[in-house]
Amino acid sequence: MVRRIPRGKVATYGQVARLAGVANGARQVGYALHALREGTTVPWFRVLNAQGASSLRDGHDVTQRLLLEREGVRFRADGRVSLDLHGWRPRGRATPRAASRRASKDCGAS
DNA sequence: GCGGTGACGGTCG
DNA sequence: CCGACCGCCACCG
Repeated sequence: MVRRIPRGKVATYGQVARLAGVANGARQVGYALHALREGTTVPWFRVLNAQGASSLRDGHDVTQRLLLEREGVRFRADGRVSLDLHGWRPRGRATPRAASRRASKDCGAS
């Protein structure tokens, strides 16, 4: 599921769990991502908690922020991401503006 | 097998 | 809008 998150978008642990068919599996998603090896191709950094913040510690949250900013995700002054703005919507439910923005980014920007 | 723990989250105050 | 409180469930000692 995490691999399906488009560049420039973020999903929450709970969202990934539900999309994977697990109703209350947010913590398990975190556990699974925690078990990833260093050279993984899974875009783990696109997963944030429900508050739009990184759940990592010991400075690893900075790495996550860097990777996200690298693909255009903007962090607010409080260090959190607006899910309204960057949250991934598999069903494409969004404002016209968000839709056009997504179209341009998903289409190969980098 | 048991209890503590966590890259979480919905509810309440 | 925050913090505190549970509920959740796979791991681990």
